[in-house]
Amino acid sequence: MDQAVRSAAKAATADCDRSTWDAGNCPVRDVMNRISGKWATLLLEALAAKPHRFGELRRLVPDISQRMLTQTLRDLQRDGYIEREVFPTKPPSVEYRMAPLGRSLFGPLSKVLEWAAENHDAVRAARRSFDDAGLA
Amino acid sequence: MDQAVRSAAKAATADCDRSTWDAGNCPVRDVMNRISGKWATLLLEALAAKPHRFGELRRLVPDISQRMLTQTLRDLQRDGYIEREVFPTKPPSVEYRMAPLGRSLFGPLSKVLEWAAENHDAVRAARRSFDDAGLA
DNA sequence: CGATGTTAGTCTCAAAAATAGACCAGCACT
DNA sequence: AGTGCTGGTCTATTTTTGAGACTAACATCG
Repeated sequence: MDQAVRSAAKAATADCDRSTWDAGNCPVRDVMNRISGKWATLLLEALAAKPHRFGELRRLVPDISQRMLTQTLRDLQRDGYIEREVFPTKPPSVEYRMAPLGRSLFGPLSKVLEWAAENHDAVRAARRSFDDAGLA
Repeated sequence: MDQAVRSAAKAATADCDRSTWDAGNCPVRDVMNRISGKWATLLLEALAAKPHRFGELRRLVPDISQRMLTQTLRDLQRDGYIEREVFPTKPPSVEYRMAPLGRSLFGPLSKVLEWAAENHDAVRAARRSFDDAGLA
């Protein structure tokens, strides 16, 4: 287990040498900086289940502002994770759906999401014990 | 409690239950909001390879500010992902290392990092074609 | 007919967060 | 005595996020 993690770590960092870590040059940063926003994973999770319209997404994630929803969707579309289609209905509606690249990303990403759900209690316990230990 | 975690875990893979999508209540958000910062994954990646001292981490990630390095490390420590040990040497040095919880998280997380490295070109291509298509 | 609601946004301005850079204390070397 | 190293903290400035008003065409309700 430790072995697997170690080799994975090595693989992930293989073409990202520390001494030459350049912000514009590092794939990990370039990709992570987009999906690591506050809202991106939430929207990918919603769209992984099924396509949704703008208003549906807004209702699904109640505390996102329209501004951030628009912007995050556009960023995800720009990087090829999702697709946007406009239907010329009476009040024009827009549907967002997962693109192949997004679905491919969501494979590994969903594993992290599962980990989060499974280990939430452990994290909260660690947090509590850290806070109780005085150095809050 | 156990029930909450189980239903949340189910939600992570399938459709996330709306009623659990309250900011304070959703495990996915609670965990993701911490590891999805701009620096957290970078530091976890560095510490997954081997323990590092404060100054080493700063040199490893040249464009992080001291303030954000301090704060991100403290957040990571608070949530139980990393451990901090002070050595009372002449100029006191501090070593940061992966905690068991962090190593456990890094298993799935490293898969995403690998994905990022492998698909960086596809993302950049999508980005370029989006920008060229006018609506930059 | 006119008031209101729905669609997917954009625009503006205030609040929150990230950053740069100065500063601190203790010790070692010159 | 001056310089540099350690791991930070404090403050001021810039960047990001958020709350809320506004658009514009059509649909529904009274």
